[in-house]
Order: sequence, then structure tokens, then C-alpha cells
Amino acid sequence: MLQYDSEAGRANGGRARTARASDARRAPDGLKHGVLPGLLGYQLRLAQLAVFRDFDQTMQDLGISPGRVGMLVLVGANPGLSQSRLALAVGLDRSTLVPVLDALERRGLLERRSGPDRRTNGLWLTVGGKRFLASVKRRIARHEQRFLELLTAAERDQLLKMLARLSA
Amino acid sequence: MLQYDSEAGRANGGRARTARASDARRAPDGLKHGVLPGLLGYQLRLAQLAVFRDFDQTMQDLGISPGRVGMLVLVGANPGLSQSRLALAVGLDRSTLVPVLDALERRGLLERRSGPDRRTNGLWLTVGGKRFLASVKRRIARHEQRFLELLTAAERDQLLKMLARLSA
DNA sequence: TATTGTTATACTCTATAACTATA
DNA sequence: TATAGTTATAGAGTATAACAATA
Repeated sequence: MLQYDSEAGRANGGRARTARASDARRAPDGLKHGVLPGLLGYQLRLAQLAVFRDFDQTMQDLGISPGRVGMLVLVGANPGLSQSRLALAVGLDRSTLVPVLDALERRGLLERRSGPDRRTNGLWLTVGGKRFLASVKRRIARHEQRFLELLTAAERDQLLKMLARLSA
Repeated sequence: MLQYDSEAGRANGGRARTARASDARRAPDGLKHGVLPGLLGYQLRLAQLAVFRDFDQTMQDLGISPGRVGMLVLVGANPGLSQSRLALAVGLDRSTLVPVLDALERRGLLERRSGPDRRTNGLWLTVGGKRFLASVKRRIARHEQRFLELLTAAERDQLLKMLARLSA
């Protein structure tokens, strides 16, 4: 799987290109992947795909995506949150959120109540939504565990810190 | 921005939940993000978004996505590659690839030539495609540089290794 | 005037199923 | 029968523009 692929070459400002070991080596699929394995964006993408694939399998029967779980968590942690604030927090346009919330409401996981302002909706988890979220959280813990097992505690801390630095 | 959000709780098999410092703290947007900042999948997603956002800006006038660049690199490194093998390598269905290749061919970046088999197309970069790819690679080098600057050389190696371990 | 939620619409990326031409 | 490429179609997920109600 490959969503990002390149050979960087001349990273050092005009000097002759330094061939890297990975440039000519063939991957398990018999193809040359060039410098890809050495590219941050590429490895980041592959790792993210692996983690999300496991997430999907973990949540299979619950039928919920990482993005939707994120919304439930935010509403759970910030009861009465408005749609616009939630949209901002999850990086979506507020119009995009409308059908998403419709679906979550139809599933009985959350509800829109009138907010402090007559323009505004406050978002709240239903009782069922809270129960659902608790179950999801337990599974997320197991899901995370599977990946954290691949790292030592020190590595785990370092990885999280480095990732946070990259996205800052 | 948030595509993945949760509070894990009980990661340790039934013992009482250990509250983490981040659980109640408010993020810069004034919202409680719960344990999110401590979740691997969440930080991975945020880092990937940041890197891809920078990639887009870097390639702005070239109008090419990470995924498309990956295809060009693979075709460049493996001339005569078949569509099916490319689809497999990039994790797409072979039917999905058809319109993508149509567009790249229309842009004059690659071409389908008859393959070893009369069912098969061989994919080749055009002269223009090679020139384009070379230009893209120079920009990728600068793009990568911006992120690698945030890490020491040792950290960079360690990060790439840890990411590879996660996706293995 | 500005903000909140909404609608209508469209674009991107992806998959599945069925087709054709080969093998 | 199986494989390579293609077509038609559909489903996520997202955005922009314009609107009504309210501030």
C-alpha cells in the first residue's frame, strides 16, 4: 500500500546525490520503492493506515469510525457544546457536520437541545450514547495496547512527543 | 482538528482507571480533549495531517497529491510496470486506477504502452513526466527538510524505525 | 452586520459488479 | 477458467454558496 511515494535526491542543496541503500532495493512486492522507506510522510502514512485498519477491525460490529468516536468523546467531555464549536474542533465545515449529527442522533447516541442562544444547539450524549461510548473506550484501550506492545515505555513516550512536535 | 478522539480508560485489564493529567485539561480551543493527546492513533493522525498539509503547499502550483507522486515514483523506478501490479502496490483496486492513469496520461506525465502480453499495459514515464518528477523530488526534499529539522538525527532514525515497526 | 444552523449542490476518492479481450 | 483492463454505478467524506432565524 502506498499513498505517498518519491525519491528525494539532492536534499543537500546542489551537491551530487548520495544514493541510499533503499533506492535500488526491491520491496517484498518485487518493486523498487526508491527512497520511500526513508521518507517521513510515507512512513507516517503507512503507520496511520495500519492503526486505523486495526481500529476498524476492533470496532467492526459497532460500526463507528475514528472521526465519529472523536465527536462523541468531545461531546461527552464538553456537554452542551455547540455545533459550530464542534465543527471547529474536528476541522470540518459546520455544514458538513449537519448530516453527521443527524445520523448520530438517529442512532440515539446524542441529541440536540436548545442552547443558551436561540440560534444555537447544545449537543449532549444520550444515556445510550454514554453507554456506547464507554464500550468504545474499552475497545480503544485494547486496540492501543496492541500497538504500544511493539514499543518500550520510553519509546512510546518519545514517539508521542515527537509526533506532537511534528504537528505543532 | 480532530479525526480520532477518545478516552481510553482501563487500559490495564479491569483495575480502577487511572486519571491522566490530560483528561481534564483544556486545549487551546477551550475544549477538554480527554485522553486524546495520549493516544497513538490520534497523534499519528495529527502528524500526518500536518505533513500532508505542508506537502500540498509545497506542491501548490504543480497540482499533484502525495498519492499521485507515489505512482509516478513507482512507474519511474519500475518502467513497464503493469496496471494491476501498480494497483496492488498502492493499495487501490485496479478499476480505481483506470481514471487516475487516464488523468496522468492526459497531463502527458506517463503513457500506457503495449505490454509483454496483449492483455497487459506497460506504464512508462514520458520525457515530460521524468522532468516533472525530478522537479517534484527536489521540492519533496525541501518539504521533508522542514520536518526533519524539528528532530535530531538520532530522533529521526528512531522515529522512522518505530513507525516502520507499527506498520509491519 | 455577524453568527448559527441548514439546504442544495458538487467534487474527490474509493469500491463492487459485470463486461471484453485475451491467456 | 483465470487474468488485465475497462465501464457503470454507488457510497463515503468533504467543501462552497446561499438562505432563514436570531443576535
